[in-house]
Amino acid sequence: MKNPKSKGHSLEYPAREIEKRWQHFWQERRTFATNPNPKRKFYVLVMFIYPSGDMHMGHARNYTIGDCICRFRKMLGYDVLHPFGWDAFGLPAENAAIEHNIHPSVWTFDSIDLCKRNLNLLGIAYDWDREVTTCRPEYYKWNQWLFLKFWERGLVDRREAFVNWCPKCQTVLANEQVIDGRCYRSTCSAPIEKRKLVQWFFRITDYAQALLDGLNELDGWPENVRIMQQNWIGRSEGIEVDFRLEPLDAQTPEPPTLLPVFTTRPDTLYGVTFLALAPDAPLAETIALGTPQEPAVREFCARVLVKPEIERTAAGTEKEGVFTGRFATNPLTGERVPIWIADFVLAGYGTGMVMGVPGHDQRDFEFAKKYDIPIRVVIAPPGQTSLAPDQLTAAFVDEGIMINSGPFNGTPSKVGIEKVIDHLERLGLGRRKVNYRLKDWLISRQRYWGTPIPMIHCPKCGIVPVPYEQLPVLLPENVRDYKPKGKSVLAGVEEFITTTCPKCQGPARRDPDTMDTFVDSSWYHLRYTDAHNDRLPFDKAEADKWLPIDSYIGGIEHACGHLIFFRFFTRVLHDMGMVSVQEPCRNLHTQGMVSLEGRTMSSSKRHGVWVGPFVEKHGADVARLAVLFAAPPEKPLEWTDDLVTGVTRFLNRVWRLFAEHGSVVNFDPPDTQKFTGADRELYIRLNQTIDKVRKDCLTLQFNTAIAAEMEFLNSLNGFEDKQSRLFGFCLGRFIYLLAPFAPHLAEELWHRARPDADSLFNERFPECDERFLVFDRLEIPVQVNGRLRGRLTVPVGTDE
RNA sequence: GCGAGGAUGGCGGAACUGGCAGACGCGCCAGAUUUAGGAUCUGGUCCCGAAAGGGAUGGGGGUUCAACUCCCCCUCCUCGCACCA
Repeated sequence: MKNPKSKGHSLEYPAREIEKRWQHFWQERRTFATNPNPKRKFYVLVMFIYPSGDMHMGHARNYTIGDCICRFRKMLGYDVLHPFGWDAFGLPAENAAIEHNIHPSVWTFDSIDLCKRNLNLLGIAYDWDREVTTCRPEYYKWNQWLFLKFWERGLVDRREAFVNWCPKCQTVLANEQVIDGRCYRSTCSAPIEKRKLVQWFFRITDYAQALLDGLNELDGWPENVRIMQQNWIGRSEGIEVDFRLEPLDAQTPEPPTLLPVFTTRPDTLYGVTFLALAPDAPLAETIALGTPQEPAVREFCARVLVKPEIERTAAGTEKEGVFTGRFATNPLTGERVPIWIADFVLAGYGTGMVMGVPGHDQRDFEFAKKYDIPIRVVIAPPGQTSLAPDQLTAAFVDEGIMINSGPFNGTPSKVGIEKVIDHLERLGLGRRKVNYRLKDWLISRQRYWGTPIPMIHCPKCGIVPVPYEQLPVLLPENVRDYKPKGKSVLAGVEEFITTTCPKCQGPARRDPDTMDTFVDSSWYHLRYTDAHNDRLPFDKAEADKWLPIDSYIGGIEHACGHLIFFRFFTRVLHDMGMVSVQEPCRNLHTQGMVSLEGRTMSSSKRHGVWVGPFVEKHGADVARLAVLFAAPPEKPLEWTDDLVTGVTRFLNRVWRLFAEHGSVVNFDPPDTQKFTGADRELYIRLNQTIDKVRKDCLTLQFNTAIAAEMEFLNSLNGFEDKQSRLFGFCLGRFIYLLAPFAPHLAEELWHRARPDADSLFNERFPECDERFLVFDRLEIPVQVNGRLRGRLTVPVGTDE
């Protein structure tokens, strides 16, 4: 034993010394280099990191889980791809840079260095040859390339729309980045405002149905993530019914204007007593022109639209509206109904206008009560023939029988829905419609630190894409003032903005916006398969070797953001013929947050237990075991020092056991013929442990795998004949069992037993000896009437 | 409101297709060793009971020889969506 620090009787395991040695060894031998021609591939991916500060135990947990899978699979004989990279563009890095008053790139690369040191301290086995860094032109060039391809396929839109505006970050945000009406960035959280701006969008809604259908294939994903995505996409079926706008002035007839209205309840069409328009719908600006209500409507819209979105749209807020002075005709009944503007109507869903059925919709009911709009009952509860409108305290929203509905009277409402749709379609008064809640993905940002959008605005030719051969459009580095001012930062950088039109060669201007950072992360899983390609984002053959991802680990907070976006990208790339899979990832594992004193660890908030100091003090294997042993990976985890105590003792006990008995370690299967009773028992326990660890590692239940190893260690310590061949064999096997979790210690023990051997991770994980997996006698409890009456010891295999 | 998941010792958590509830670890108690320890080792540790025995997996019912596990009702907690017509 080399210099065991002995304080009193204890041997303290010299973690840092051992860890450095084997980290160098793996690096020199390229132990974890990817096999470029995998026979049995396994792609394990952890979500890459925003390098915006130090790395805490939450990160350590994520990357340790991935590393554990990588090492285990490698020992099962798989060719593993386990890459890592840096999600280096985006608001967080930029804001942090502004705060520290240095260039975002300096700050970002400093952070990358720091994070990389931490990952190496932990001994995470990445293939650094495939590292990607999204803020490098070699990477973001392909963002631009893909943007242009999307443009060619009609998947890019530029349009004016009410968009989410973060007043603090001074930029627009995607819907997925607005959480509870606030900016998604934890250090910002400013209330989001609506602004009407011209922006770039990816038409992800074109893929709404495909993304929904694809969820059915993802049986390796947690159910809750699939349901969250399903709700986010939010498919609903119904009909668009054309109401007719009544001319303002009967004397001067105008061409009839149709007001399409989406509903899932056409069975209640006879109960419509008003129409309601969203205050931010385009029609709201013109509908009241020339009516006596015009000033009131203008005042109402102005007042409502300045309110923050959360306030205006939160369920439960009192509904408000204003009559427009106009009327429309119900196409089914010919009835005349007033048109209102109402704050509860969403401009962005359906047609921005809804039919009001106070009798059978709770929102409409509340609105009608407030403004004295008539309530009409057209669905009777099952078994009843009527319902008095003035008796109602709430809308009747359940299924029932249609009444007061002309020819449809007596029809069950469920049947009525189909009948009314058919009827309206036949008469050309409406058409079946499927609506989605998913919105197009707003990808333009008015910030500096991102991929420039490769588009040029020419006064003559309009919008012209940058030709492929001119890519990348480089992000200018000599920017002095990249602080946000409410318009695009790059708009103020003349030498960047000024260019010539690729079509007419006349003077033109570049688009000043940059891309959402989630564009970068939507295809990085493909770039890893061919990280140095300078002709294409990746080669199809290379991508097909590795995709789909076999095991993807990351936080659940990405359920309705990144995890939809990267599915979308993969599908588009599939449709472009660039990759064979339609779904990027077979198995998803969401990792629980790590908290400290009740608050989630966070780099930006400087709250956490930091990897660097922790590893220096306790060692990497302790850090790894602590996060793996504390709880199953998907569960949230509260960090405490007690967590560290247990696993430290475990490793020390392992260390001492080998220090005393390392000389008997061997790898030759024992002669089972010569077993004593105690031998047999120990050998069975070994095989049970191997079996348990194998199974648990396949299902990522690392906490119970480690518990099983602790149990086995207890058995070893309690075994009498520590000089025996069998005991030595168990020690040998124990080294293998330890390998995925405490790789440094395992490698050290391996080389002490086999000084000239190659890495332990080129060895095969042990298989259990099926003949010795169960004890041959089994104690069976016998219960009669719930009382334990006796125990029966029977040989295994005895039937009932 | 809708949707999903959960509730097991002082704590984190185990328990296969129903089969000895509380593995493993922390903490705690006792003992050993040590000049000493916050090191290490041994034993103990769900509750009531001296014991025999009995009671315990949020609460109440049910199915079963047998229920943390399956069925029904209730309470509470966490997460997601939140006026989507």
